[in-house]
Order: sequence, then C-alpha cells, then structure tokens
Amino acid sequence: MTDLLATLNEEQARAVTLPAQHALILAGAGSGKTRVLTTRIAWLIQTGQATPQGILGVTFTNKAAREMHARLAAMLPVNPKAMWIGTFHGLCNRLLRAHHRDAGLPQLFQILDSGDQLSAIKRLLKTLNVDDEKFPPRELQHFINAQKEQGVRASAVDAFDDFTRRRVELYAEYEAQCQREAVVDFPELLLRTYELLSRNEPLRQHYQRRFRHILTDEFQDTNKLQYQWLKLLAGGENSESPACLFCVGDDDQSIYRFRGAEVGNMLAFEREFKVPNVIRLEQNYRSCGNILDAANAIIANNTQRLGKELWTDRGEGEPIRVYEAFTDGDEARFVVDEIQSLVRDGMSRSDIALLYRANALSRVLEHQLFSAGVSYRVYGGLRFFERQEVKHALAYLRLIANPDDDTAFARVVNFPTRGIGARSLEALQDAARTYNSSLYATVSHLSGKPRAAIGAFVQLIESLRSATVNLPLPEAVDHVLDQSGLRAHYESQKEKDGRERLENLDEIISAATNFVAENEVPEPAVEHPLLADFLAHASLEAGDHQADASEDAVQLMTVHAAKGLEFDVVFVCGLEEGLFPHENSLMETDGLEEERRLMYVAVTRARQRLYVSLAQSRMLHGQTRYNMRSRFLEEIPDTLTKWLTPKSGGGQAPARPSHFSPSPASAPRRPASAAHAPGRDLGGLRIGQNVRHARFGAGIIVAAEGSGSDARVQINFGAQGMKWLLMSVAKLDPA
DNA sequence: TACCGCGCCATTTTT
DNA sequence: TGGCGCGGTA
Repeated sequence: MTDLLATLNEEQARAVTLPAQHALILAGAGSGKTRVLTTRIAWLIQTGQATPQGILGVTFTNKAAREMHARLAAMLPVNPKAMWIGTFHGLCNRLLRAHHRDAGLPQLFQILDSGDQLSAIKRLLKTLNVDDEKFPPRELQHFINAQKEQGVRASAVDAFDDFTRRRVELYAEYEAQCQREAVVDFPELLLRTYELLSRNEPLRQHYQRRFRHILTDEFQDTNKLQYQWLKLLAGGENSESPACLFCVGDDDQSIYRFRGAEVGNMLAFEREFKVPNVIRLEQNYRSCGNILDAANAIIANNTQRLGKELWTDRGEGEPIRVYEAFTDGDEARFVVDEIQSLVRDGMSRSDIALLYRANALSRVLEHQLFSAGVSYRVYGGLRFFERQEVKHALAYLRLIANPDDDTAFARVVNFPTRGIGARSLEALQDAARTYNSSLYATVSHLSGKPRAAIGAFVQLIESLRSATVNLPLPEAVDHVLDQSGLRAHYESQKEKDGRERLENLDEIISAATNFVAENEVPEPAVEHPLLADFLAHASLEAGDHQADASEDAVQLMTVHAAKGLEFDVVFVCGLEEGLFPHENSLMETDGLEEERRLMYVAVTRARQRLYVSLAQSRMLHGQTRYNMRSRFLEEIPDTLTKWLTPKSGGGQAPARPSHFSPSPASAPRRPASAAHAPGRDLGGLRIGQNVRHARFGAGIIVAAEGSGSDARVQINFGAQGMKWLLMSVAKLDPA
C-alpha cells in the first residue's frame, strides 16, 4: 500500500488518501493530475474502501480514458474492466444500450456524429421545405445542441420571439425525426441518460448504490448537463448517502467556454456539496522555473480565478527566447532555422512543437518546413472515421444494423451511382413523409421507376444482411466492401486518392479486427456479432488525427490541441494583438481572460525551452496586416526573457528595427520589404510605421487614403481599436 | 450526372 | 489567400 504513495509529493499523497468524502483537486499544469486520479482509485481499492465495481471514472477524451485504464491495469492486480472508466459519451452509450427499452430506444440505435447530425438537419429542412437561408443548418445544429446541453427539450424552451419559436418547432421536428430513425446525436446521449435516470427511480438507485466513488477529470470543461448528470448519479446534495465525488480540474486551463464548458461548475460544486476537501497541486514537474514564472505572471492578470501558483525545484533553466520578425515569412524562417540547429545538436524533431492560436498560421510554417526538408506533422486534419470513403462503408454497415437510419440510407442509396436521381429520391421522401416511416420501409409503397431502382438497393442491403449474419465482423466488413461496389468504385478511380481511399477501406477491416480482439464476442451467438458496438465505437472515437507517431517529425498544432501535451521545446508563434488574443474574442464576455488562459496553456507545454515569436506584418485573408505586439508578451517580466531581436518602443508598440538606422547583427536577416512603404506621402510616415497618439497611445499605421490636407491614415491602436485619423488634425509622433 | 467556376467566408473543437 | 459550397452548364 505504501508503494502506491512512495513517489508522490505531500499534496499529491494528501489528495490520494483523502477520506471518503467529496473532494475538489485544483491541479495546475504538469502537477501530476492523472497520476493523482489513478492512484486515488488504486488506493481506494487497495485499502478496501471501494470495489472495482464501485468506481466510475469520467473523462472527456477517449485518450484520457485509455490512459487511466492502462495505468490502473499496471497498478492493480484486479481486472480493470470491472471499473467503469470512460468518456461521458461512452458511459452514456453503455447505459443506454443496457437499458434501451426504458430509454425508449431500440437496442441497435445508431449514434450520429456532428457531421451526420448536420446531414440529418439538412435533410429535415428539405423535407419540411424550410428556407435554409433563414435557418442555416449549422446555426440550427448549434441551437439544438446548446439547448440539449442546458438540459432543455424542445417542449421546455422559452421562446419570446417568432424566430426562436420557429427554431424550437424545428428542434421538435428534429427530435421526432431522430426518434423515428432510431438515431442519437452526441448531446442526446447525455440528455437521454440523464432523463432515464431522473425518471426511473429503481434504476437510479441501482447505480447510485453501485457507484460509490465518482472521479472526474478535466472538471473545468464540464457543461451544465454534464454537471447535472454527475450530481444525479452521485445522489445529489439531499441524498442520505451520496457517492463521493472526486473532481480534478484547473480553472486556469479552462479554454472551451465557446463550446459550452462552464468553469463555474467548480465553484458550484464546492458550494453545493459543501466540499470539505479542496487541495491545490502546485508543484510542477514539467517545466523549468523561468517558464513557470512567465506562466504565473501571465495568468495573474486574470481576475476570475480560484488561485494557484506553480513552482518547481528544478531551477530556473533557460530564459524565454523572444523573436520579433518583420514578416510572417521571416518568422517562419527563424523558427525553422532554429529547429534545424536544435536537431543538429541532437534534439529529436518530435520533441519540438509549434503552437499557434489559429489554424491559418500553419501554412507559412509548413511552407518553410517543407522547403527546408524538415519533416513535420500537423494535428487537426480529417480523422479516420470521418473520411468520406470510410463513412460510406459505415453507412452500409449501419443500414444492416438499423435500416431505419435515413442518414445512412441517403448517403449511399446512390453511391456508387446506381441511377437513382433526385426525382426518385424526392418521390421516396414524400412517400416517407406521408406514411411516416423510414426511407427504407417506404420503398415498398413506391411504384414505377423509382420502385425498381430503389427496390434494387433495398435488395442489396437485404442480401448484405443475410450474407453477413453469422460472419465474424472483419469478414462481414470485407464482404460489404466488395458487394456494395465501394471497392470497385475506388479501384476505377485512377487518381492518387483512389488508391489512398482503397487503403482506407482495407484499414476498416483492420480496425474491425482490432476491435474484435479487444471485445469479446458474446457467447450465445448473436446475429451480426459486435456490429452495433463497432459502429458506436466508430462514432464515439473518430480515430487519431492521422497518427504517424513512428516518424520523427516536428509537431504543429493549435494551442487548444496542445492541451494535455508537453514538449522539450515549444515555439508559440503569432503573438500579435488581434491574433493572440484573437480579435473576435474581445467581443465576448470573459473573452480576454479565456485567451489569457490559452496563452497560459501554451506556455506551460514547454519543458526546457520556450520561444515566443511574432511578425510585424502578416498575410492573412489575402491582406497584409500590421499588428501590435501581443499584450501577453508584455505580461512576461523582462527578467525572464532574452530578446533575439532588438526590443524597442515603449508600452505595446512593437519593436521594429528602424529603416533609418542599420540593424544590429542579431536583427532579422532581411530588411522590411518595400511593400511596407507605398509611395504615398504621409509626412515622413509609412504603412507599418509605429506611431504614438496623445490620446490613443501607441499604434501602428495600417492603411492610408487621400492626399494633402485630406490625407487620412488608419491606425491599429491594439486594445484601443482601429481608428481613421486625419493627418492634418491628428498629432502623430513616430514611435 | 459531373464538373467547373464563382462567390463567400475566414478562432478555437471533443464526443 | 484559399477552401468550400452551391448553382449553372455540358
């Protein structure tokens, strides 16, 4: 028992060995939070305070769930499968499958991922003849999901205007369509489970008695519904013997407000449950002192905090390197040069990460990496189960499992093409509406040409189904790929991506093989063994972002994608006002603070060395923009930084080696190009020039128009905004 | 039915 | 600047 605790620090050990009560663990970046979470579970079991069956572990990502599982398997002699550890969605799927009848669902209900959901909404709008200009599908999807994530059904939405009332009607229609088709979208998984457990008291009590310890990771990312779900399962505040909630999170790393996360849940939890144990994990095992000091200094500017300060006993380490380039191209060139020199010194490329606020920034970086022949990997592209050809194949499988899945039906009824045109489909959809049945079931009501063509498709599905009833899953998949004509279709495509798509189709068979190996086939033989489970798996876990971990490649990703990861060397690029913090965020409540948390996340990814860089001019959306230095850069104390380019200018004015004085040797190699200074007479000023205004402070000239006494310039004053000023009136001093 | 071209848009995203 | 989605045309 002691060995479990042997390597923990005092606070970690305190958290792990807390009595069986509610607890809130404020775990700073790199403070060993996953370790504490898993050791807590192991400790509870080892000391006999909990049984594996009594544990419910909740995470946000499949990756986190897998990691917890793996660590526990290594720590405990018990079968880790007895513990329920998974994502909110995965656990809900499990509960809904087990109690599908009580939840009002058929056993083989299908799960819609976001893309499927959007197609379903588009189809709905089409059948209802709704103007999708007035009700854009994406916007409606967002509306519906936001309601569900608040725990609000269509019947319960407060609508005070016609527009909202109409959207609520559409929400209701969508609910009905999903029910008819036996499909469930992501938020529905949670809401259904929540409703099931609130409505069905015996069932709720069963699980409340079973799960005596509920442990949640990344608690700061929970939305309202997820928190309600946890409360319900724990037995709530007024239960006689509620389960112990052990919530781990970091308010400073809350960066998903835009998708419904409510940091407020941390405070609410502490208050509502009168949490007797709040522990802060502040010792950081990841980064050197200077990096942590910078992170602490940055985040200290936020006002809405629970309060925490990271420290390390590793020493201060290297200073933070700052580079201010003229252009985005120069910035990228600097980054790549630096990477090459690091690699020459023996660093692996895969220990280096390039982080940016927005995906658009990856382009320049990729360009330079590519030209320099440095292998790299960009996170965030299409994932395996989201690829077109894979979705097509899955659609056939879905129809075998559940013929009422109209989304799947519509997707492949004419793919590969089999002469089913828009007119046939329209006839089918009209009939389906009349008979209030699924597309598949409606085919028998058709007549004439549509009947023949679509009937043949139904025959195909029927024959696929009967041919695969008793086949092991991988063989069933193989059969479907052949008989659906998908293989032949991509084989006939001679283009390079035809080949690639074929490979992906084969990869589905591998995925099925792996899936079967990891999941036992149920003993009394059932039809289509594991098919529904595999399909749920494909929806719930879209697969890695094109992982090729074997290759030693530089890692490129957004700051969001980097959360939870760490690297020896980190470059944070594009530290400019408007970009990071992003200009759109400044309009949102709490937007700037969330941006700052993002910056905090970015900085704390670095173990040994941190670079922060910016470009004075950047090509964005086809236009050259002149941005000011990010305020977040200014928030890092000078004592922690080492400028690789001369730092000039006061306040937020960007340093810019002047045109009028020769650049020192350490300055960027290339002078600012002539493009920065169009031939307009601006009284000695030029576009891109730093200026100072008596009232607005430091700014940068971004555009000019007119001439003589009419000449006006547009100036980006950063936080003060963008202004047009008359040259003859405004007093501008070169900065 | 398939392809081309135009026009619009442009933070962040897991399940 | 570039990607995507829609609409028109061959």
